[in-house]
Amino acid sequence: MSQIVTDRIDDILGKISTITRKLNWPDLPIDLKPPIGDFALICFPAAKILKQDPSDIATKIALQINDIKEITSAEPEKGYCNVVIDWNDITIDVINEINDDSYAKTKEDVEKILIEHTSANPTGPFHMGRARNPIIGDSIARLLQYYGHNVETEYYVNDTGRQAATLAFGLSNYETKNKGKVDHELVEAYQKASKLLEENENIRDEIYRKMEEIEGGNAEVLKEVKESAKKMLEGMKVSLKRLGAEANNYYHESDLIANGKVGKVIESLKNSEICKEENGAYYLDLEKENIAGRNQKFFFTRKNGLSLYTTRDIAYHLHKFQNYDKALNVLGEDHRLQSKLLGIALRELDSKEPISLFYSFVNLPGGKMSTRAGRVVYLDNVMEMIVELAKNKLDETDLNKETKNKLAEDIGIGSLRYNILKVQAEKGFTFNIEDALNLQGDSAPFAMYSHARAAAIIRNYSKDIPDIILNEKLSHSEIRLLRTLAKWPDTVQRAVSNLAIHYIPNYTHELASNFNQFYRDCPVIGNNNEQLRINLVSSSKRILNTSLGILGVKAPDIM
RNA sequence: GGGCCUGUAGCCUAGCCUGGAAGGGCGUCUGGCUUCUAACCAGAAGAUCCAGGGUUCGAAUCCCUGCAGGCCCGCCA
Repeated sequence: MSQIVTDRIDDILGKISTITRKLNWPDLPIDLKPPIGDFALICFPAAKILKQDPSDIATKIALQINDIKEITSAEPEKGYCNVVIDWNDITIDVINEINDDSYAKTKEDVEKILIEHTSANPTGPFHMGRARNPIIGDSIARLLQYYGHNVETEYYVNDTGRQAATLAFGLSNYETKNKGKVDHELVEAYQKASKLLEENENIRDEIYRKMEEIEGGNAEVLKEVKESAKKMLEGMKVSLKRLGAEANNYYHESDLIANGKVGKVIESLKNSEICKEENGAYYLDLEKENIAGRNQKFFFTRKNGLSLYTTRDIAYHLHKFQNYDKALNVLGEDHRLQSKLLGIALRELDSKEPISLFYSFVNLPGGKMSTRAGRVVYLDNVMEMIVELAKNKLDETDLNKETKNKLAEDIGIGSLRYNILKVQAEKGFTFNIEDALNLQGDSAPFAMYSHARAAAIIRNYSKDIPDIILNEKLSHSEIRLLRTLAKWPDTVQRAVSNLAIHYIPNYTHELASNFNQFYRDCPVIGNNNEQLRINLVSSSKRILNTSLGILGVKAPDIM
């Protein structure tokens, strides 16, 4: 909530408290999110203590507080008393607060945060199932950055292990047909190698030998797998760039082996009091950690002494904490257990632990997405479709072709991101293409359109935004809009502390919706209250632009 | 079998942490462009908040027991 509004409500509550005390009543709890007004006094507990009807209490308290001058109205309703504060005398201060650069920003110390997101295996083009990761990760990064932290994003490139060996083998042995986009082309070689890995013993041996050489630290093979991954990644990065979700850094897993960090981790873990050995393989005994069943033995080497994926992950996180205060990982729900074990191992090494944000997988209407069953939707195809659709809608306008293409891109990609971000991450998500292609209602274009309308008013006004003068009392629509604008810091704060990005699109839709109602009810230019209204337009545009920015959605001035 | 996540109108979803009057959107029906952009706005219909029990003046929200769906349980990554 805006500080000015919060302070004002506190003042009023203080006065109400004085009144209830004089009546010898208990304090009335409040509801800050009432269906009507700014807050509601809840009369049920008092009713019980005073042995009176709650609606009588509500009526009495309404009468008592109605002449508090900071209140516009206090209306009893059932066992509630709905209070509307007087916005007229705080409006100027509230708008000035909103326009200040520090609005909604953190008041605490700035932290250096590394957000790892996406980190998909570089074995082929992104699926829709994985698309939730870069979009959420990127928007969380934008959110924390906006809030005031020092944020960088990183993609952990999985270029060791079986899949990396398979990819490298495929790329050096099979020709592929040029498909324009390199990841769509190279995936053929990977798929072919993958298939032969299962069917052909000689090839399987060869790939497994490569895998051992990787883990054993063979410089030449490490270079080969890294290069193969990079080639595939080149195509994948194009998709991320189009999505607006490219990471700042790419960290290759193979480097952790090459630079000896993995070896050091193994040595340190062996010194742990809970380290045990079985047939030459080492593990941490997690008996005391309340971990069920087989996972009590958390292996970090194989019996040949070589590292496992988890070992390398530990080394990676130790490396992260050398440079950052906090590490945040955006992970699929399949990594939950893994992530817990990683935390335990890091604690064992006296290191900080990363914070994890998990999302559930994206399903298709008929069931889950599966490469094997051929039930796969590529991110690239979805982006193409949705942009094409936006383009068709723009055909009715008289914009020039270049503007139209740019707009269609912004609308299409924005819609895709918005659609994914508006759902709580833990919730399973069925990707319905029809739904994603519906560009109405609670969607990116809805908010973009409100923003463009605000821009149009400011364009037509064609003067600098003036100081606010309140010539007339505020109307209902103006108060509603102001009330929503005042809620922005609270929204940001909650989104940050819960790492819940979906609060942002929820808010954006509410703001856009309130702006549209204001647009209908309140002509700006030439109105008696023009100075106030143009300021409301300008502040709304500003916050819409900011919230869309966090979502990674562009906010054009014309559409 | 064990662990974690999810269950809210025909469909999608917010609210759950911190108990207080069930919000949106899609779809359906009705009305609104000579007025700063109708990708908009207004109105209508549509909800045993998975089920049962408990705590409470009050439960979608907290606790317990079930049920259904997802994910995980390798010296793979």
